[in-house]
Amino acid sequence: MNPSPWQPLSPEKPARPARTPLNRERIVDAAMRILLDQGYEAVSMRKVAQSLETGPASLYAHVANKRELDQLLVDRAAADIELPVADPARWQEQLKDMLRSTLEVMRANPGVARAAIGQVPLGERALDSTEAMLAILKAGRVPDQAAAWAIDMLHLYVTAVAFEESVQGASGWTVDDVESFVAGMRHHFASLPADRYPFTVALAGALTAGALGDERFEFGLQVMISGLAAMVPPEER
Amino acid sequence: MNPSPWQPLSPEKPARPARTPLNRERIVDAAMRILLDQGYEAVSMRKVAQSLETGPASLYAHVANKRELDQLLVDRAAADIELPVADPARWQEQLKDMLRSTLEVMRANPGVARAAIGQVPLGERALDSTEAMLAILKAGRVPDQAAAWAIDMLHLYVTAVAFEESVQGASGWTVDDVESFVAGMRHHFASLPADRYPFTVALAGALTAGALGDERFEFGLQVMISGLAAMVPPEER
DNA sequence: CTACAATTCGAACGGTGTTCGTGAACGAAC
DNA sequence: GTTCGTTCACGAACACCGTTCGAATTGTAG
Repeated sequence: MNPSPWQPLSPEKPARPARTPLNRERIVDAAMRILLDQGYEAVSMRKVAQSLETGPASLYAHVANKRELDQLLVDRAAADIELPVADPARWQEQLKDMLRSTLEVMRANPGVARAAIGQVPLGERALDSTEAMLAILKAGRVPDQAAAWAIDMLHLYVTAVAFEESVQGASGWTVDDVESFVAGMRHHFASLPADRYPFTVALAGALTAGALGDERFEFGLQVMISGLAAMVPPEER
Repeated sequence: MNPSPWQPLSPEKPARPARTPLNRERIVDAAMRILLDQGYEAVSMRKVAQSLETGPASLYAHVANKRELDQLLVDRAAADIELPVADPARWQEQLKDMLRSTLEVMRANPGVARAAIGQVPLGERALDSTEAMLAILKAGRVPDQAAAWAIDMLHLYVTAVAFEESVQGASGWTVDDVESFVAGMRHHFASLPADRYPFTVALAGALTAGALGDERFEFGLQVMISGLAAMVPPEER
């Protein structure tokens, strides 16, 4: 019945029961390692447990469910976002910098975007980021309600961009892979029937431009922040 | 061995082998019905097959995989988006209308957002929508590259908003449920340590406002489109 | 040393997407 | 009219998934 009956010699290490106690941190560590190595799809309760040399049931004493683990991963990554000290004279550039940093973090931890999308980030680190953004927006005299909704909008945008990137180049795409994918898409647009899709055909090049670098993202930042700046009461700027 | 051995009488209908031929359309129909009735989570190859009185393997002759089925669902829904005829004088309002219509469609088909997020929509119907948006943007004299990237940005935003809504009220949330959820979140923000999170605490109300109606979405539209309008060369407006 | 609460974790439940190989159905060729 | 070849339906299985239950094991307070 007993699967590991007895080990009469060398009693120092009876196989495995050295029992390094499990805790949230070790679990998130292990999950993060899998996320970085193998992408988000690979982060399952089973794989995390396995990499800690235990069974999936053991995790549930420390983490409510997979969703909570996802949130913990997001918050761990959010710790790396650079938080400037609000400066009224540079608020627009500071906001852009924060969002660039957020995208960088999500790119560096591929899969975090997939865990973050569609969830209001409520972890400690994520709240630090929200607080810093609010400070910058208020330094720029953006009205309260506009600032609050702007946070939501900007967060949604960055996450969606990162998510899109992480879906397309699921894992291990080279620059050449991306280029040939984009070339294929451009060709697809360009060879549509021009009578039904005149603009799409004419703009096939523009529609597929900037898939690699940051131009597209920068464009979004520029549009949103200039739109936001237009909401600052005129007498305050 | 044979589970349905023989039916000696009434040879007209031997149980089921009447063999209404399977095809893409019938599969998408069935999937759409499940999506509307039971939400996106319920759309599995097995359930779709079951509702067609067959096994999951049968679907793979007509649909490459679940991802492709998701795309087909998205395109089916995209057919309902209202497409205006571009009018230079009203381009901003027309663009907003299209995006409102898109959000409406995604709300009416809860779960479509989950299938659409992170995928460039390439179906026939989705392309009609892209073409119409391009027409409106060009009617508004938005430069080519800006128009192309704007499409991407706006699509990302609408989908992300719809996705967020579909995740939070997973299914069957009443207005009261949403309100108490929002109240809880507002309380959470408001009771954070005010020395570390001064802005978050002060703006707790604003941060949680507009979760129910369209104000938040309208805000995003307003910001993005006014930011976009700023990119029209001054001499052309 | 005992009792109790917390933690660990094997086993199982009920799902998932996808593949394989059998076999039936059907149009074309002889 | 019979055979052939191709297409398509589909039962069974594979390898997973998140989560729960209950028994065993531990650390700690009394």
